[in-house]
Amino acid sequence: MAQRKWKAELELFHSYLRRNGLKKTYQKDLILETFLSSEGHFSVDDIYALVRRRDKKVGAVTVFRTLKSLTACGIAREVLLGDGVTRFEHNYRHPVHHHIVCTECHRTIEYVCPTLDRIQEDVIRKYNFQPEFHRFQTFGVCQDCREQRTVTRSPLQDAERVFARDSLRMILRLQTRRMEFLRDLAARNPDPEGKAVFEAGVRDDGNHAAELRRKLEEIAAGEKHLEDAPPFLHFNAEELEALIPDRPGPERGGEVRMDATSAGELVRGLHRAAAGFFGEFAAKFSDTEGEQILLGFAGREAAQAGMAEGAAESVGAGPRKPAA
Amino acid sequence: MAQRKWKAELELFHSYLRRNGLKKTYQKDLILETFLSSEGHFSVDDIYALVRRRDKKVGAVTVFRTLKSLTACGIAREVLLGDGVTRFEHNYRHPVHHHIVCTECHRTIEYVCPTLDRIQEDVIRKYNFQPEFHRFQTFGVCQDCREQRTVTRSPLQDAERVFARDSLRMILRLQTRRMEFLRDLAARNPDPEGKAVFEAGVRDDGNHAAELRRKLEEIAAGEKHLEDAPPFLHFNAEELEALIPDRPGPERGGEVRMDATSAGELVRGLHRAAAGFFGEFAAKFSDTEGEQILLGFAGREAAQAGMAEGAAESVGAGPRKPAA
DNA sequence: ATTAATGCAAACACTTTGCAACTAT
DNA sequence: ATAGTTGCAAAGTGTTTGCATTAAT
Repeated sequence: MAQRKWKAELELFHSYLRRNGLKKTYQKDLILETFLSSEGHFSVDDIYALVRRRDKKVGAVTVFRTLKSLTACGIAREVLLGDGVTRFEHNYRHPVHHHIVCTECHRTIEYVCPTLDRIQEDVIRKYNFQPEFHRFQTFGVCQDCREQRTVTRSPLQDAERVFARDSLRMILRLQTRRMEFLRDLAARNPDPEGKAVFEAGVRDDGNHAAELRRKLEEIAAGEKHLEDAPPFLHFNAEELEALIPDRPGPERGGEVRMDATSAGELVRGLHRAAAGFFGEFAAKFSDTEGEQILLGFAGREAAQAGMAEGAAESVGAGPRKPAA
Repeated sequence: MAQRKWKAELELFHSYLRRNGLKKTYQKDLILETFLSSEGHFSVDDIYALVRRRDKKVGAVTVFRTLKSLTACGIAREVLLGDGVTRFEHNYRHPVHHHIVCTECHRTIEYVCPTLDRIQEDVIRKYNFQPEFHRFQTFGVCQDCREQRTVTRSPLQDAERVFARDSLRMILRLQTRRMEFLRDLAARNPDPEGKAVFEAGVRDDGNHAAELRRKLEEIAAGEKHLEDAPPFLHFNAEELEALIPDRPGPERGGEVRMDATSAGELVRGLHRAAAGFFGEFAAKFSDTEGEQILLGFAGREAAQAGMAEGAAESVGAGPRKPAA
């Protein structure tokens, strides 16, 4: 039943085994499947216990060794929370994240924050240090424990889905802001052709926003209460805001005459900025559903900016060739 | 010979023992002194080896137990770098910091970055989580190892002194910028009394800057090559820049007429901003030499802004009472 | 028929505790 | 005299290895 769902992971594991002259065994596959079907942070013993529920004959050492292999081939990742136990979490198509750990109930929250990472990278660079991996962990007491609530919340949402949700929300936020901006420009533009360009922009963003909302519902359909899941992706609202320029024109609220050409140029500029930002932003989350969403949006924006295919990532250097 | 230097720590330890009905022994003091005289991250075995050089009869378990006590009373802090060994570092008058660890030579760089911490705190707050401590560690390869250099650099500078140095440098940077700003205003002010106010501000900052430079030399005198030591404190240059307003007046470079009253108000505003910023900034580094320096500056700025004593910390809420 | 995998037990590397002799208060 | 301390040995952790047996290629 599971083979369908984790086809990619199984293939990755098997190809790793083949590449290293190792043998594909029933135990290894069983352990891989057990690992994949458990969301969260699990010790060797945790997985061992789960595996034993399916087959009593499998040994703990095999679980240990298989988890090491899974780590080596990129399916798993080791998590050290400082309690002397090595735990494993999903790594394949799962963005690198930070941890918040409750010292009372041991519930663990995962999050990503590109702004945080960027500042950290800036510091690292000052020491001419080549970073390989990092460990950002915050320990404390969660709200439930502080309020003596014994709520055993659902173990952990599927981070991948929550990430997809947050990516979509982030894009929607930009589009909403941009629509406001364009709507305002359209209203203030006495030039009918220029006005039409802005209105087209509003319509276009509106259509796409509707599409994204559909996608959001689609994702939420798979997991109940996804809407209520705490955020996983933390983006900097100001950076997003910076993609929308300040209102042009001498006075806010007054008329701003723009002909079709300059209006078109302005709209393309907006798309170009978004394409650059989202392209770069997505790069941090390679091989995840969230990256697909962010990159997809960046590509769409690049196209609307009249940029060449694949130019989203190289916005800093300008488009490589004129649009086809 | 050592008793003089670590008087405060010894006292703290002894009062901790007294408070908890524990006994002061020769071994405990020996271990404490050994710990204090070694700068860096040390395992129980490391300290044990050092203690044995002074007295062969002390046992490893006593070292282990004493280090636990030192941690409990705030003299030491446990550091877990994920290699299964618990190490100890100085905690007393030593700011909480992050680690950068070279996976090749195991050299460890320490740094503080209030901007990084603030963003992290912002994220934590979104989860209604009460943080207690955190672990920010970056692993990778240092420049020396990448370039195959086998330079065994000096084990570790005294972070406390480097922190003091960086605090002074940060203040000097603000003062230098502010002097430029005031000098420019003075030059552009046709009003003689207003000009005099700005010039007084320049002189004052110049005098204080000279004083800080003397202090910097004084600190550097204790430790050779302190000037070359890598930074410990990373501050956000933009935040510092924001303490100096944009040039007033209709056009840059043109004349800006300000009488003594408004010039004085402007200068006081600069001091007020600096007092607020440095007061808040210092709060993160309680009980360190760096905090003293930063707080001292904040207090001085508050006085010059005509603020009440102790108002530096409560700038957001405005001065509590008029200047005496 | 190779060659690696398995799973048991046993070794490891630390950390932590039990306990009889000792020592500070 | 009365705790707490010391330092030995010994017990716990969780992780990792050795090895005869078993299974995949």
